[in-house]
Amino acid sequence: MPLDRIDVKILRALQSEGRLSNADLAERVNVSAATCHRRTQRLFEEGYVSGVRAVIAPRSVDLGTLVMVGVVLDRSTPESFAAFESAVVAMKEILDCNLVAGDFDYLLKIRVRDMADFNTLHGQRLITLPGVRQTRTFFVMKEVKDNGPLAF
Amino acid sequence: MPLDRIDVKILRALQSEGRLSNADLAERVNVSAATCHRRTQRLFEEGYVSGVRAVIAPRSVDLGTLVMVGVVLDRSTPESFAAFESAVVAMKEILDCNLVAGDFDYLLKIRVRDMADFNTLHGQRLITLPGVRQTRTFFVMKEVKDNGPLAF
DNA sequence: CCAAACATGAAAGGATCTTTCATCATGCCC
DNA sequence: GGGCATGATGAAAGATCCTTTCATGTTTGG
Repeated sequence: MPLDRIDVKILRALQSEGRLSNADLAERVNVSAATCHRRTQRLFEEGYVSGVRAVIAPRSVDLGTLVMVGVVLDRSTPESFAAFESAVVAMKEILDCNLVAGDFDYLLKIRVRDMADFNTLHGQRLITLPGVRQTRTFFVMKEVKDNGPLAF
Repeated sequence: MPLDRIDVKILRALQSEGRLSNADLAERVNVSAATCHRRTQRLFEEGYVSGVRAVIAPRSVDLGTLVMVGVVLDRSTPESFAAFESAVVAMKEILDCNLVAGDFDYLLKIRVRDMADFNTLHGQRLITLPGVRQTRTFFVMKEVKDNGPLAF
């Protein structure tokens, strides 16, 4: 059930190159293709790997502007949080949404085409989300690191 | 040079299932395997897809605690920012780092095992980063959405 | 010490990849 | 319009890869 040294090597390899062929992966990890295949299959089935995703260059699909938004809700009731969260899940522009402890209730990470797009989004759909009292916007001027790999 | 309907379908498919075989992908997109292969290769070579990554369940590798941190620097000089940024890039626990406009200079997204781990990290390595004047920590209590797919 | 349970690598048939090639569509210049 | 160049397409085929089977080796627990 726990991860041994080979499992960890497979996970690390697939985290950086998710489309590695089983043959290449086996060679990198120094096991036979059959063993590598079984190991990898297990890692997927048991949920160590929740998926494999192509990373698409945001600018190439007209989503070059990144914005972080802190949100404070009106009331701190379970219903209020639930309503806000399900509305957030339905908004495709919101990439991350986390309930946090601190000055905000939620922190959002949003991708849009440009500032004009964000302005529309903010005015027409963000501040009208259920229970939103106030928002604070942080425009991202430079992406130093975006979605870095897990180090384990 | 621009993306046509088929390219977009390929990108969307690979974003949700990065390990799709070329044969399956071709079927989904309704082109021959040869064409699909060439299209996909082009999308990688021309940078529309910057990589493919396995998404590893954070808890399974003992990184179940997510923390957001706002950082304010001492001075706002280019040297100060550069020094901070290169130190950040070297820290594997920091998944995201963005230079923002607003109450903070930077917003960080950090993954660690638990709060005790974060406390050590914060006290010994975060506040000692070059030029850091103050930090504000937001512990994540619930991950509503994490690294959602780009919608295009 | 033995037996059961499990993990491993070689092997092989079946599926897939990747290139080649002939064909067809498109745009462009005369 | 005619002719030509450019580029995209699908079929085909050899090379590669996947995935299962099986015999062997290794660990576990009694």
